[in-house]
Amino acid sequence: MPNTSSNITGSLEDYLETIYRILGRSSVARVRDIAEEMHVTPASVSPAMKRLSEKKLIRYSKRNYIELTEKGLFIARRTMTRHNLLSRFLTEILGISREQAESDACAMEHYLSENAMERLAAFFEFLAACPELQVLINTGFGNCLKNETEYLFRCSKSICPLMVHDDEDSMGLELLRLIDLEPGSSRRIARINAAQKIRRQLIDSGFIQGARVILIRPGNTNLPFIVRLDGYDQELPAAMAECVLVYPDREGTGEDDNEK
Amino acid sequence: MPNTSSNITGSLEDYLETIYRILGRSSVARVRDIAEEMHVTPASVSPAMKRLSEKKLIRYSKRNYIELTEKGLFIARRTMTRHNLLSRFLTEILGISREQAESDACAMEHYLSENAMERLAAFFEFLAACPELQVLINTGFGNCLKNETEYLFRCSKSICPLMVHDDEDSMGLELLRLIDLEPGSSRRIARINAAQKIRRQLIDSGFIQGARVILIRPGNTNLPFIVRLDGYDQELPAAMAECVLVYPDREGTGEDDNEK
DNA sequence: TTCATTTGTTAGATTTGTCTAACAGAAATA
DNA sequence: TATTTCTGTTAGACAAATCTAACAAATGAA
Repeated sequence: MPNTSSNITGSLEDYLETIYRILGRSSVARVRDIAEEMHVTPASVSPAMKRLSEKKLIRYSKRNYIELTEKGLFIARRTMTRHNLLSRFLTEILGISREQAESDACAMEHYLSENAMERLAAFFEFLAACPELQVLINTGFGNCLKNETEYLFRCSKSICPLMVHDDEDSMGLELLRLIDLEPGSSRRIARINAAQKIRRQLIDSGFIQGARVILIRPGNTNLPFIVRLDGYDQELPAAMAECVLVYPDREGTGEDDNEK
Repeated sequence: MPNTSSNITGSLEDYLETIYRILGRSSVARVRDIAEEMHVTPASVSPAMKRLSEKKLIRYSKRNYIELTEKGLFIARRTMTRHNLLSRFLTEILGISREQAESDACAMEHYLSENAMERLAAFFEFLAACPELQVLINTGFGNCLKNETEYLFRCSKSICPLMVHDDEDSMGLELLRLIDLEPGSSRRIARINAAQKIRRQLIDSGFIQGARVILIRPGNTNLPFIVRLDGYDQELPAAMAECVLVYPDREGTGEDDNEK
């Protein structure tokens, strides 16, 4: 399990981060506090402190208060920053709930590389400095996420990906339905036009924007469609298959290698 | 360590994903292939196959070919999709290298919640449908990332966060330098205006857009500044402190709780 | 001072996941 | 057929993390 650097495990990084957080609000960090904050027993904290101590990341003599060393402080801060960046991305850009974002960020924070971290930080700076981008993301994409029936914003060809659209127009003029293709045709997915349940099933199965699909065998209400994706043939009931919208051009717009 | 669902470990998810990938390109998956692809020894694969088998995620009789069950196939596909979404975000939006993105995505893929996954997918659909957003991200933000000296795009107040700007104008009119504040002032960070090395140090230390900082003690070339962030007082050499740009308004633009 | 409570440590078990080394079965080759 | 090579399994070791239960130290109260 690759960690971002300085070969320390995710768990130990969590301990450091927790100590940092505690020391940021109260003057001392005790085993008890750490155990509580991390939802583990004190019996788990003791050996962790020993491991951290061996690695010179904390100063700790038995039954005494816990202090971060320079190195420990650095790692703790960096981890915390990664956490904040991820959490903000999940809430502010993707619009997921605070709790969910915290939980996701907690688990992912140990694996974001220095490069990715720096660029994510740059993204927020850019976003903060660019009102146009803010409008597109908050008002445009954001309104989609809120699932508001009426949504105000619409840039030239943009339509809300989280809502089902029945009108021709909202198919973005040039989009086709996967099920209307000739058998054997290979196209790239533009969008999933389905309510949440079906949408999730399709996405879980790999039907995301940009992925290449081939219609292997058409179907109907009784006979499932067969669609190839990532080299795999999948059966799709008509109700699902008809929600997949693809680009009309035979060749995708990129140079991907999804084909098999 | 929270996993996204169906209590299976990240490691086992990786095995499933690998099996899926192998079966997508060749007709059989053998212990050897899996070991090679995952950079582990065959001796590690055997017990993993046993565990997967017990959980009914693969069909496997000793010394025989390996097949995914329905349930295993589902998890494998979902993991693969999460991987692809994360990898695309890292490369296409943040512009980090393919290899780095693969490695980051590999580690994070096990922890992206269903919600986040769906919304990330929606984000790509929205992006694909909205030319304005594409321009802002690819040409605007993207050009910054390429570190091109001349960069073409500039939306009203936006300036490249990854380049150092000396002119007054590029400070975005209303931005102040942290070091020019009165001692005791509390502001939010707008941007780090520094070349990569210092920029990274500051970001690692938590100086990201939106974070609240308090200038505790001013400094000079010989005396480091002291800045409070997350309840911690940090010493910052003048060379670093002067790169931190903050918003001028005393109250931040949000309702955060970074204060202490 | 003595005793109860809080706090922290240790011992021992368990799970997961990895490795090396030895071995076993199958396939390929001589 | 006999032997070598490839492939897969098992045994045994180890490390990281967690737990429960038992114990030890410190603190506070009576």
